[in-house]
This record gives sequence, C-alpha cells and structure tokens, in this order.
Amino acid sequence: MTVENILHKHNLKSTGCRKLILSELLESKAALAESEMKASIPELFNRVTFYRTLKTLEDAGAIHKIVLQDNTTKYAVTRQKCQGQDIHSHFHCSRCDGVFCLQNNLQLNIELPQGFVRHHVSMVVEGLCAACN
Amino acid sequence: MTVENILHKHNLKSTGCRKLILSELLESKAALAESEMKASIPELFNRVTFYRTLKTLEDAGAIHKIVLQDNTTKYAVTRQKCQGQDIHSHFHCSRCDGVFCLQNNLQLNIELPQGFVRHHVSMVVEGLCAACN
DNA sequence: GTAACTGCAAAATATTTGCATCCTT
DNA sequence: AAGGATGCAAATATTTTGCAGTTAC
Repeated sequence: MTVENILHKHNLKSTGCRKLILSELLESKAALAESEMKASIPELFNRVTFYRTLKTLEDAGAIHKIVLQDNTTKYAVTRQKCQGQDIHSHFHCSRCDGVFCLQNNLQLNIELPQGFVRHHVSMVVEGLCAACN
Repeated sequence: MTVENILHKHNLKSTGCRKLILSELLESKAALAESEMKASIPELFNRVTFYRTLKTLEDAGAIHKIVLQDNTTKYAVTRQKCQGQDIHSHFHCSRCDGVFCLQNNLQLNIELPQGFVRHHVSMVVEGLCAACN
C-alpha cells in the first residue's frame, strides 16, 4: 500500500500536499492530529491547504477522521481492516494521547427505543495503551 | 429532579446562568448544543459565561457533553440512568440532528491489543429517530 | 464579608471563502 | 489546454484570558 496506490485508487491527482499527508499517516502507527502532522511536515503547506486536503482525502475515503471526547480530531489511513465495519472503533490512550484503530468483528446488540433505526456506530475506548500501562 | 436540587447536590451556587442552562436541559428531551440553548435563552448571558458555566456544570458532574463525529458538541443533564455506566452511549439522528442518551446495560466484550487497558467506552449510534423514520 | 460568578474587552485559536497562480494529467 | 490544487489575504467562528464589578452564601 503506497501513497501513489492510494491516490490512484481514489481517482485523486498526485500532489505534494496529499502525498506528504498520506505518507505521514502511513508511517505512523497512531492516528494523527493536524498539529502532529504539521510538526513533522515542514512549512510547505499552509493551513488552508491542509484543511482542504484533509477534506478531499476524507471525502474520497482514503482517510477517516476520529473525533475524541475532548473535541480533538485525528486522522488515519483507511486500511482494509477498517472497511465494511458496522462499528468503527478506536482506542484513545489517556496518558500518551495516542489513538489507534481497533480491529473488531463485534456484533453489537444495542437496544434502541421503539421506531429508531440504526445505521452505524462509532466507538471510542478510553484507557492506557501497552506502552503507557 | 429540580434545578435547585441538582445545584445543591453538586455544591454549586445557585446563579442565573446555571439555573437557565439546567432548566433548559431538563425540559428538553434531546441533548442541546450551545447554539440551541442560546436560541431559547434570551441574551442574558454572554458567550464567555456560557463556556465557563458549561465547564463548571460538567466538572461537577451535573451535565455531560456528547461529541459527535461532525465535531459538534451537545450537552445533557446527567440523570440517574446515565450514571455508573461503563459504556455511555448516545443516539444521533442524521435527519433532525437530535441526540438522545441511550440507556443500555450492555456488556461489551471488546478485544484489545496485548497490554492495553480499558477504562471506559463512549459510543454514538447514528441513524434515524422514531419521528424521522 | 468573602469567595466565586459574571460581563466586557481583547487575545488566541480554528475554520471558511474568494481570487489569482501554479501544476497534474 | 483545462480543470483542479495551492497560496495568500481576509473574513468568520470558536475558545480562552485578565480584570473589574457583582452576587450568593
């Protein structure tokens, strides 16, 4: 799974900002916040481009965002194991702030009120990761 | 469960802004965003006070916030059924944007990677509510 | 009376929009 | 060549901070 692969697969032009963001996310084990990406990527791109690129990549399905309870947003490459899950779940370490995609084949039997219909579920597990535990 | 009850129970002074926000949330079946609260509450309070009051109420445990995948934040009174749940789950209607606390006694068996420890889980179920379905 | 809540002004931060320029295909 | 991506400037929105005045207890 290379950066070019991903871009081509989603019919996206191969541009500087996209490649940098994708390679950054591919290399990282954890999901990254905008600030974390900017820290490692030199000031090649300004914030506007960042926002637009993240949105483009997300709309195309190349990456997905994870919204934490503290309102911060992190991004991760959408890997095969992430796809087709009714429940998309992530782990958030309270100590190092790391966010990781969880691979789960969970079958949730959630009772909803009468007349409610469920489309999909997102879940964040808070706790300590192996390194911090 | 009156507003004064709640404030007293959490050792909070009974002030105008707190009472308005709490009564607003108590009356509403759905969780409310800051913008939704402001719509029904006259301009008695400015934004700064709003933020600070919400934080105070949240820190005290009188209300809790729900962060949705689109980054919006809603608030709801912490009722008895909300408490002591390992998994706090909410329903978000994609059509009317309503957010409701779900009462569930779900026992989740989530498999975590080696060495990871789980503290608690938050979950948002997306779908259609009874009125919109 | 006192600690803490509120309001105002303003700073800091985050996000969006319009437009001109540049680049990928 | 053309459509789309980028950068800049600036508008808009969101959140935080300091300080002075006010209020609940």
